[in-house]
Amino acid sequence: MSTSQIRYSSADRREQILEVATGLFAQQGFQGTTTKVIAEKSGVTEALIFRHFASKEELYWAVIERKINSAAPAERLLENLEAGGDDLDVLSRVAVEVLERRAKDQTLSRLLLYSALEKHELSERFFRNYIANYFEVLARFVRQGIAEGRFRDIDPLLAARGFLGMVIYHSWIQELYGGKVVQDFDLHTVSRTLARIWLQGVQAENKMLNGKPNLLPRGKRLKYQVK
Amino acid sequence: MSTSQIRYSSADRREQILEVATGLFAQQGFQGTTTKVIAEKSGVTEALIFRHFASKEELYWAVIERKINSAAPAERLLENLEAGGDDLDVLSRVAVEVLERRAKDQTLSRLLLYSALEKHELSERFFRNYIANYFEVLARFVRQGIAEGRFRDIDPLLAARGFLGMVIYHSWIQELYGGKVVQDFDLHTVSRTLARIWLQGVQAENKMLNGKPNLLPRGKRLKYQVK
DNA sequence: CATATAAGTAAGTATTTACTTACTTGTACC
DNA sequence: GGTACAAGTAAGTAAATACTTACTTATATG
Repeated sequence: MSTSQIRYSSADRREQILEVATGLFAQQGFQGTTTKVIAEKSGVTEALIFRHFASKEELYWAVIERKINSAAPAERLLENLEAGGDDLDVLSRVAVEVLERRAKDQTLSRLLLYSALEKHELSERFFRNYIANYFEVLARFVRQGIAEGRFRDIDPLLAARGFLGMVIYHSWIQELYGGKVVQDFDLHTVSRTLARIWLQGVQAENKMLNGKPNLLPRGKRLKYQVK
Repeated sequence: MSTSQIRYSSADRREQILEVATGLFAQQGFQGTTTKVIAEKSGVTEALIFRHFASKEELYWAVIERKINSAAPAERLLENLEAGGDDLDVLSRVAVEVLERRAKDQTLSRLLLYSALEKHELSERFFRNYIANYFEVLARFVRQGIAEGRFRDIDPLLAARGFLGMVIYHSWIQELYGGKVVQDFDLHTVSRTLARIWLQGVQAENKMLNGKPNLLPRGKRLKYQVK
């Protein structure tokens, strides 16, 4: 009995290989992933993989490229930042989004970490196109808060990195050691708590005299700029 | 001419191999490091390496074990936390110490990251013996602050993770992308800024009414305990 | 100074690795 | 329904990999 093989179009097969390779590279890194395993999991021979990608390295590039493009860009954070509500709500939403995104799909952050550790050249682009934008977007938010007098005079980039640091580090700990070695926290509790710490930490002193800080409406941008 | 070879004692050679292997594993990970390169950099043949360590995996274990033991334990942080001074100084010192330690020797954090990414079994012990203690020590500090009424009612572990998150994430960014893609900050500026954000962020509201928060003396422990 | 012992090596082996070559087979189109 | 072309494969190859075996040489000690 001759079972007739179904054939993928070139584009579909390429996509499928990329999908499989993405999972493997994310899990085991570049060095830890063999073309043989990629082929097996894709249900094809290695030869076909090298028909689609000139080398393992090129496949790796393609995986990362695709992941960057498919990842929600920093602009979605911006939407949260500009959607309004009080600062605490806004920042909590940002934290929730970052944590949720990472919980849903670990591959992006794992790819990023691996590439940063093992492949400098690749990871720099990765960083520039991905993380750096997050810093920028949040730093803009801080800069505006300072201009509006809600936040104290503080280095915006450093403050932004501080907030994302709390959130991202938390998600890494959860991702790398979660479940067993480490106490699990509710996602919304974490977001609220971290957002509150950071927000109260950057607020101008006069904003903190009342019990409920920062229920003042936002969005009225001042015309002057803080250095 | 017969150049007589100098011989190491077994213990010395073992130590030297471990030192070389530590650097390589930290730089390239387990999969990315070959026993051949370890041997070459150690100035011996591969055979000798397998005389000292039954397998590459066992060598890796030994490297990690050694690194854990040589690393300054969390107790040194504790010293800072108990040394006195106002909270801002204390926390800045903690941040400085973490950042300095990491800047001086990247191998520990890289080994830790790699092992977390590629080797679950190993990394859990690594985590438990190393990072978890830091969380604990700092959480204790927070718990005490709450008990003394200096800090608001907040989850101590989460708050602790938040602070270390800011600091450690910053040092990772610096380590992984530092110099080129990312803006460099002065170590003391970073420490002060992050410490101030976090401290102000966890302080009880009545502590923040005056311009210079938290110059109150510490150390008078209250007898009651917060849940 | 002889020799036991431990440090060290040369030259392997079997397996795995990324990648290739020469071939086969499904399918769209005239 | 034949054929051109693209999808796909079987069976390699050379180099690298972790690890071994059988041997050599330095050195402390009686």
